[in-house]
Amino acid sequence: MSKPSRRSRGTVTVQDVARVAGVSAMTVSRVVNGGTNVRETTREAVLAAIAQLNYSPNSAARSLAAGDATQIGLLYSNPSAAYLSQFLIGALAAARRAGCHLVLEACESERPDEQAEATRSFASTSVEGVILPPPLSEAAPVRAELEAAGIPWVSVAMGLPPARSLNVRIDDFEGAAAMTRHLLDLGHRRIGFIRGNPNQTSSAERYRGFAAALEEAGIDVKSAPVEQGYFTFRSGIVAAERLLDRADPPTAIFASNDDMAAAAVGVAHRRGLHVPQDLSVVGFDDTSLATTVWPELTTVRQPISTMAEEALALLLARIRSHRSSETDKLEDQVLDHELIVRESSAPPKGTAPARAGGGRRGAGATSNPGLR
Amino acid sequence: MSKPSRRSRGTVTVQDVARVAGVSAMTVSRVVNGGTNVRETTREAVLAAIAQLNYSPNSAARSLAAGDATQIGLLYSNPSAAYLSQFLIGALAAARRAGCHLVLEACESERPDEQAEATRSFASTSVEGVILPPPLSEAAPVRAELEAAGIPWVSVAMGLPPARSLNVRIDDFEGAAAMTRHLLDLGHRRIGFIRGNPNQTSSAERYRGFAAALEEAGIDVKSAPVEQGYFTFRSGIVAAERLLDRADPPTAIFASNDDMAAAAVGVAHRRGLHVPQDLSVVGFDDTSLATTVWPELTTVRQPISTMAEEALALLLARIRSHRSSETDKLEDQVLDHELIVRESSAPPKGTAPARAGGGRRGAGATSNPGLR
DNA sequence: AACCGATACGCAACCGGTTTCATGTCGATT
DNA sequence: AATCGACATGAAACCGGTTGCGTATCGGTT
Repeated sequence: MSKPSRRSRGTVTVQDVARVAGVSAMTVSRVVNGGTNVRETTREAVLAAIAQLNYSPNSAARSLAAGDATQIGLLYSNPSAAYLSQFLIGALAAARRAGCHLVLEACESERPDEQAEATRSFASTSVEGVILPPPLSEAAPVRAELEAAGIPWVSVAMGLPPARSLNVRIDDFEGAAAMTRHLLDLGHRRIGFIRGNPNQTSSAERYRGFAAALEEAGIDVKSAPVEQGYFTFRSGIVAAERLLDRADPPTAIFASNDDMAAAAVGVAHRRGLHVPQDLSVVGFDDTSLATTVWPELTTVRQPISTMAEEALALLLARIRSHRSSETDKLEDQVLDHELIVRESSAPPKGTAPARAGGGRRGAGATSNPGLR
Repeated sequence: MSKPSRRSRGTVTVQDVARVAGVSAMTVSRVVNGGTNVRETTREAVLAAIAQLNYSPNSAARSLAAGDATQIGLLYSNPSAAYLSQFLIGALAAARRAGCHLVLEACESERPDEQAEATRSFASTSVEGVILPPPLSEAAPVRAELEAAGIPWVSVAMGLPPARSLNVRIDDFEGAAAMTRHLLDLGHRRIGFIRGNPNQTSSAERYRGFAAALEEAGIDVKSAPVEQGYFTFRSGIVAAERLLDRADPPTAIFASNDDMAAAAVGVAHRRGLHVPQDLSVVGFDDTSLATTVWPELTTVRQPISTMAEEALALLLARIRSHRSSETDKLEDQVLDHELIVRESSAPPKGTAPARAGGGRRGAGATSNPGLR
């Protein structure tokens, strides 16, 4: 109490807790962490002391001592802003729990050399692993650069991940199939489809799911109106225009993501079509855009935040196991998706003029699929 | 080289650099930081060693030793997703530079007790300061709770901050005035205005700016069509409908943010009005939504990322000065805004059938305002 | 030439936990 | 009853950088 010099910065330390609990700092540490090999009575004493002193461990000291101080890189491009914020929130929460720093790096460009450049900047920052949300998860230059630098990475939301890689995703095929069945159940037979950007495998998977469900219902896939989109709102406008310009326009449009679905709604409105009475429009991802527009979009939910958390956990496990030279099991984690039915989908117009329950018998066999 | 035990985790340390440079660790530290009192030749030697070894300081050790390990809280509500992601990116970058952790906490509710609860959870997490992006920057329960806990905070994007508080914002009044002048310059005389949520002072400031510019041009503010909005897309739809339902509808709509402007564009389209030929629509904030919709929105740019960085810096300065019990100067930082003219604004229909330059002489005096 | 303050730089302790390893205890085995 | 291993716990070194303070060096005075 005489000359606290620079110690006693006001924070309570393990030492304080140890003193109060009548044990050593070591034991406190054991209780706070795993908690193995500590007698129950001792544990309680320590816990009581912790509560009494309102102790919370200093994360800097912890990472320093444990050698955990990991920097995780997050290379982001410009996916829909809604997607990114969701993703960041999840990643940040997980990073804090794991006690590691998140290092962001933007990579808006699509030019291979610039992508490589952005990636290289990570190698020099002593980043120990990188998270790749879409669409960068499939950017070849990025992956090549990471491979060369020997930095592990985890890709998020790929449609069809290559073997021997870390992945977190949903089942795009099943998600798209479930959505298609939903539209079929409502009675739709001419369903227009807007594909996603071909530079992402999820686009192909979603289309495959759509096609499979159609086939399942005995509809010739070749007859289905399909237009190419690129996941952007703008591309959705063009695709939707083309779809509705057809001689025999669809009664429902299934866009490969919410941005394009929102665009389709806009196009429909501009043409005087009411959604969902005159045209059903459904999306994919359930970003905040889906509930922003009017009417709210029926869509397939992707647990974006959770996926980010999962991705970080996977990557961290990989890094730690690599350190202790364990055999790292390469994982491909598939999370549950969910069909979210909102206001933008309804039975097609001709089906049943009756107010309620119209069109229910459209496709009896495949009722309520994909919902758990 | 015999028994590295747990040392030599592969990272290069100050010691390594010191050895190579032929100095002590102390000197290396001095060079890396401020760099005071180091001879030029020595500094170069150290720098060379750093480059050669590709040394990068361990941030955990640094914060531990310097006692800087600061946890900064970020309490977010659901502003437009586009806003949040921009904000997070800026905050994260600044946090990393400053070597402090960002602790996120969601607070979606508008109920005072739940807001207070969310805030309290920070007090127990030993968060040393809190960043409050809108709309929480003005939430009374949050501020009261923070005040009670003695935790400093900085509010972002308030319209009219109270005295004695930390703030980062733009000049909403001037921004709105500049935008209004832009519309006046184009020749518009009946400009509809959609107000923002009254629970944020920026709403009032933006309206004031609008009114001032109108008055400046000799237009009676009372005659201007004004509708109440709440910053949400949904509220923008309602307000725009009302505006266009008027007997004497406006030739331009100035919405208090981009979300509502996007909604207004949608409404216009649904009514068969072309933007900007039949109706100009402009927004505020320049979130990514502004460039997502078609046509792209003329808007007032708010440097969101920079504001987040600035907010963190301000807060950190406050905390550090508080520690060393300096007199903390309370700051209210006003950043530059910028008028961004895109495709959604044009001269009103009747103005000039001529192809180019139509309506330019509408309001000669106030040409090109707000642009620097 | 002796003196002096300023400037350059190093030594050792320290930040707050964690790992390593040694020690003490106790019930179960032979 | 002596032995042994699993369990519980503590002492000391350590993680990598920084602060406090002491020493050496240098240029300029008188």
